[in-house]
Amino acid sequence: MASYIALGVTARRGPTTSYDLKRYVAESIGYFWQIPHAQLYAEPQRLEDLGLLRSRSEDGGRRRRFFEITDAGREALAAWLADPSTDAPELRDTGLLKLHFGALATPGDVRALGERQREVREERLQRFLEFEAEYDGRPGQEHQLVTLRLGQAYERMFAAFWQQVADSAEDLADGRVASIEMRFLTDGEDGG
Amino acid sequence: MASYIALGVTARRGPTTSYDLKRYVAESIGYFWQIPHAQLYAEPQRLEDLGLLRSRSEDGGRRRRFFEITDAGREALAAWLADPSTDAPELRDTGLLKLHFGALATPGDVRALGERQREVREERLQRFLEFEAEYDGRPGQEHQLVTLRLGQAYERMFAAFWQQVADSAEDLADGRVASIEMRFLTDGEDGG
DNA sequence: TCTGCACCGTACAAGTTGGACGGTTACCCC
DNA sequence: GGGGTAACCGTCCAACTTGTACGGTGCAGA
Repeated sequence: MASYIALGVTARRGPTTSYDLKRYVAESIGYFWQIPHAQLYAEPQRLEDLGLLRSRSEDGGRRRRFFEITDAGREALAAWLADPSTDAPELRDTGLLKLHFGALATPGDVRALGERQREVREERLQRFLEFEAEYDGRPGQEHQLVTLRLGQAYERMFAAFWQQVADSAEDLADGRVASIEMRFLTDGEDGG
Repeated sequence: MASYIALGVTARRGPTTSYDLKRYVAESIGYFWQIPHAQLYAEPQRLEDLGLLRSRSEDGGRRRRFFEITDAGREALAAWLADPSTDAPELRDTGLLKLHFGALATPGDVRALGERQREVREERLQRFLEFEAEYDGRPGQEHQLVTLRLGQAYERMFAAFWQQVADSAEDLADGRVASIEMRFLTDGEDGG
């Protein structure tokens, strides 16, 4: 997957170093697809060997190595984008893990967990709102913006969920699950 | 993290084999925390060395190895559950990655992506609704149920989001992002 | 001039992964 | 009761991934 990130970013930005990729990932893609930076040095090399990228290095100074996409690279990228199927989406959330085992914890633990997680989610939401404020509105960024909006809705939903958990920690411990109204449930048409 | 899963599951189920852990993870925890099965064989061993689990093996037949939690294990688990802080939650969603690069794709690609992803999310939602139907209502499972309800809301939100994406693929390509109403936004009090 | 920090890349030990394998028991159909 | 197959149970290990440590460059400010 790191390969398509390298292809996609070079396709949009032109000449790009691995370091650029690393920063780009850190402030955008990283929110829904993490990559260790070592991969962002190894992958472009591999892609160059496959003829999907080409590179040129600076002679002096920092000897930076810029990668550009080739026509073959554009084709590979387009083919990938044209395929709507994907690997199963994954989640890794230690908070949910702790909640899952909530019956082994005290209600106080669960309340504290809910409150802390709500804070975390609200901080993330705040960051995402700032990202939107920084959005420069240049054409061609609409898809990123939509993704960002999803992120905002996402964090809002989790924040509301965790608030509910904190509020109902005692009820849960007493077996009253029905009292959780699940206000955070989405707005859309009900049923699947 | 695999260690706390091993501790938590043995604490709740009593004697448990690694194979049991594997199945338990596959049908519940795995939805928000994946573990390769090899870890579920290696970790309990490590925990036994630390004195947090103890094991006994069958003499004959399948020579299954059952793990049980020790008092020290319970303490370690309780300490973990009492700590509301967690690592940053992570997401891995190839669909969002493709959407992020939507400007490099055709509107038709984006529409197909949206439709396919909506299907995927709706299948998952369906599965989660079935899980709830199978829920046996024994006391002590309230926290699992709440987690499951979050999962349902989660899938519903994504399904609605992807539907919107499919519906507005053309608009996005023409730079009209405002037309996306984001109906999927959550219901709660507005603002952070 | 010096100091610190952001920039840029590489190397590699340690850990993780998943797939292949090998055996056991239960069940079903003949 | 014989044969086949599928689920059960565990181990092994080669290939890959990961993070961290390191080493250097250029720029800006004290």
